[in-house]
Amino acid sequence: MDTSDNYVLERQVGFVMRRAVQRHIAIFSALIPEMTPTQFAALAKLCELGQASQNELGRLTSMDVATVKGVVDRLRARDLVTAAPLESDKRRLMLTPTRKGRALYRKYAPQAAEVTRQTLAPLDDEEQRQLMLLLERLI
Amino acid sequence: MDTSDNYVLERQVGFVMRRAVQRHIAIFSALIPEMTPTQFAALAKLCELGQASQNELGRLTSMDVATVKGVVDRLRARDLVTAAPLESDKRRLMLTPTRKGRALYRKYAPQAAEVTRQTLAPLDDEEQRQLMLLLERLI
DNA sequence: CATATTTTGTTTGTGTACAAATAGACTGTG
DNA sequence: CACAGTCTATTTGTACACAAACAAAATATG
Repeated sequence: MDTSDNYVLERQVGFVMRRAVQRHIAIFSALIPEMTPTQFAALAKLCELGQASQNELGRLTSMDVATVKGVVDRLRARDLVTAAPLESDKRRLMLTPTRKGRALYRKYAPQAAEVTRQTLAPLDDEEQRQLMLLLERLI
Repeated sequence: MDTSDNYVLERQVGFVMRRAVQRHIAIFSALIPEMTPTQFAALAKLCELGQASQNELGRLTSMDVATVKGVVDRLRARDLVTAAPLESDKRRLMLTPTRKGRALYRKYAPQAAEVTRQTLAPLDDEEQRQLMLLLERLI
């Protein structure tokens, strides 16, 4: 018997999670066509903090340095975020959401919560809690 | 009170799943540095089927047409897969794993199963089953 | 049979995601 | 003070992921 008989693609967590994420992103872009989940995550975290360096923002949203740069660049290009080197530490690029950025965040925060609801809709409340707890323990 | 107070990034499924996928991919590339999870999924499905059109392979691995083309192109470039238009339907590009592709699949299938084990390692057996069932119901 | 529709594949453009290399600014230690 | 090591940001290159537009081939329908 072949060792590869043990391997069934559909039973691998990676495959199942990838598909679940695909569905989630589809729901997100249907409800919030104006920006991507990643862009919204960055904007949301920045609005929550009021201000943060690009590096800090990346750590808090789990984006590596190159990714967060791209995301922030696009947010800046749309005037949702402003950036300026910090006087006291010229390495750091301080980011601040603009009025427009904060308005967009407030506008879509309820929609973003709705994305989570719709994504989890196939499960009842107790199952939703379980899934979130189990996923968090994978990290 | 602000409507955006209800929104906490860390409690959104999308964010948690994204982080779990990041960890999974890190484990995968540590155990199987020779190819990506996506490439392995395509190769595995093709080895399971023996043969498939590019379109069919895409559907079965949940990749859209543009993505599967890129993945297949890279597998072909490494001589893991061969491609030829089907005589009876010239639209379709039939794919077949090469001897080298099948050997690579057999070599890494146990490792790929191990990736799933390590990803789920923080959970006990019953929790692992639960998580998989809950995730599958999200799709 | 003719042509409208569908299917399959390709191309282009945008957006994550990460590794690795580079550069400039800071910090700690001798 | 000097300078080795660290931190922050940028750049480049590769790889998914998907939308949209296109072309060619097959199928359906009148």
